[in-house]
Amino acid sequence: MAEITIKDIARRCGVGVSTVSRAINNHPDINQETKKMIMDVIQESGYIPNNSARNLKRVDTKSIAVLIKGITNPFFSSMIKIIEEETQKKGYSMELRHVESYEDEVDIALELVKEKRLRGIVFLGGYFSHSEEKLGMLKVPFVFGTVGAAPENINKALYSNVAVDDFKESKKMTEYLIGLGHKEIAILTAEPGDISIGKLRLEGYKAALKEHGLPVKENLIRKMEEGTESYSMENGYQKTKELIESGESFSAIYGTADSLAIGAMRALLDAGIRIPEDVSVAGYDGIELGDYYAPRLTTIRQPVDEMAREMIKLLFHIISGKEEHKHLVFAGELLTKESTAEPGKK
Amino acid sequence: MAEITIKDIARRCGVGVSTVSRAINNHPDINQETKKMIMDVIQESGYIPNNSARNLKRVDTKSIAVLIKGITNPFFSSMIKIIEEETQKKGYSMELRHVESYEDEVDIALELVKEKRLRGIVFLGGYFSHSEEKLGMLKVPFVFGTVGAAPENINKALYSNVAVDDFKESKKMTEYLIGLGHKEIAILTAEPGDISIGKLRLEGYKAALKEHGLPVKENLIRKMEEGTESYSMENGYQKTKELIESGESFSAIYGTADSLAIGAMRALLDAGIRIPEDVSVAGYDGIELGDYYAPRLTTIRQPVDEMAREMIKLLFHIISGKEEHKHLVFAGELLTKESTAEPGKK
DNA sequence: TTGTACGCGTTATCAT
DNA sequence: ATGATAACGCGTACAA
Repeated sequence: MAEITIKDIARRCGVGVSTVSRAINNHPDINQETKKMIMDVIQESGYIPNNSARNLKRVDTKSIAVLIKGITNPFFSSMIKIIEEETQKKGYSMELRHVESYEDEVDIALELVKEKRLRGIVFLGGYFSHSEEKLGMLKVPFVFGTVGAAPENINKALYSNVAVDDFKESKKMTEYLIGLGHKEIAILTAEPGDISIGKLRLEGYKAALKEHGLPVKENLIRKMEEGTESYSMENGYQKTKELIESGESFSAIYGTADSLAIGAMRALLDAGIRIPEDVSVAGYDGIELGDYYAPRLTTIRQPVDEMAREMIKLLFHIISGKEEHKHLVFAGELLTKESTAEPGKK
Repeated sequence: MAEITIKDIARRCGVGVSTVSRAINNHPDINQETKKMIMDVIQESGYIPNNSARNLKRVDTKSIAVLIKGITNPFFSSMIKIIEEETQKKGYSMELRHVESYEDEVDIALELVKEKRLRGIVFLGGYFSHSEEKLGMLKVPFVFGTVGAAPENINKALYSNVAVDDFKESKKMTEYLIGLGHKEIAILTAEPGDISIGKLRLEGYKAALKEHGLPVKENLIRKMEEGTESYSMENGYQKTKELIESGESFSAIYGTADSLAIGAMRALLDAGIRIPEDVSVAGYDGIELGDYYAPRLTTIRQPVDEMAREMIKLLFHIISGKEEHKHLVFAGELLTKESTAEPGKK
């Protein structure tokens, strides 16, 4: 049961441990023949270097970590792919770590930096309600992605972020619906306590209504229950059902996430309400599924590829000291599909 | 920039390092007051123990790892939740690790065991085409989940697995469609080289046809392209489109994954084909989305909760030496929804 | 109850 | 090009 170590390999090869180490790590100062011999022995013995020991000793780990919160978020995977490509181009390695919703991503980042000697961090998702103090403890550069807007209480010189302007895009979507002629637009939004993208998207909606002289009816604003996973199809379904049963009049529903909008569509169909003839439905995010649903979902697409590319570029610039932290805002794209139409066709 | 270590804490507290260590690890032999004092200093100084060093020293890590292949697979998350609960009940900790599709889960397991001194491993997903040799190098017990059937070439005493019988369930679904009166049933299945669940589900389909005296038409068997992500909506869409354009006659499509079936439905709808009036569609897996799509998807649900519970129970039994490896088979559940009906209503 | 000292497996440094 | 050896940060046996 005794684990096989570098010493065992050295002994079996009749060389010193440092030579074995050099063979493993592609060190230049080593005879190609001895290297091959050592690698052969390693192969056949099934030796695997102990990563803990390596990390303990290593000083020059050219690596970064990507922390992802919210496995459900479907557009992270394409972002990751891009980040990984760019990271490898720089000769760095990338550690991917998923963060459960109950975990604190900054705590995990702190641990990871110690453990793996990282040079930088990318945060994807998460709700950005961290104390400046904790963030300050993170001694490596970090970049936030897909965070609606930077909270005012944190020193902007401490970090970078890349995002679409959730307020503006949400307003854009609402204005599109208004432009179609809708006057009673229901919205499905995050739980009451939300201070992140949920709030911003809701504010954008309200601003659009006000600017066009439409009343903001509290009864049309449906917030998710506290403690549930906000942006789920189930929530969208449930809240839409409640809305329908309330008897409140509306000609459009705007789900502040595509998943909510899909739940809403199912609820409408269950009630025998046609989309978009009776009620229009719009989402936000631009997930793949929206294009497969029947009807195809009108939504706001975030330019995830570009965003990912900028994030990683920014991170490496900061690591190399070329640049200060930045706060980039990208424009979303309104995708008009089959789920929205002019009202009053009924 | 110098990282703060346990020695610094010891110095600042005026105690020895072992006392600090005892404080951190809830060791019994320590004065509660000194412990509190130390913890306070740790808090304020922001000290974080170096995990690499800890793993290097520790012998008695009561922990297991869960390796997940295929982030896209939506029912893993509920399995993980259950596994985590049970693991904590046993006083163990659980390490969750996602495995990219190009990574080898056994290699990663090998590394992880060395690095973290794990006591057991759960493999979720993955395609189980590993060499017995490599598997033999894994010195801790492991359990495979959701693997259709164990390959014959591997010694069954080496591992456990928990699965539904993909062959049988797939046959069940096909027979259901036949029972409705369908005689020309198209199937969307994995890439040609698949030797895992894809193959089993295809075999189940063929067996059902043969038993009922129906011909197996190669033209109705649509395999995914090599090198793409097999079970994607996009693939389902594309292959169904090709099927329609081929002019081949069929009254039902059976997607061997719900995602494929959803892609198929979109393609049918795009072609102006009604579901289920013109063509019935069935899936496999029982993902949440199937119940939100319009029409709701007929599918085979895997009893993931029970399976997860059994997997972890099994693993701990084997760890404690109470039991030998086992190979459990669970029954799937046929969920008949709105996407299937008798043919010929057109 | 507490402190000292050793060693975990590896890499970096220095000598050869 | 290679080998001996000192760290890396921590847990723990043992001494106090």
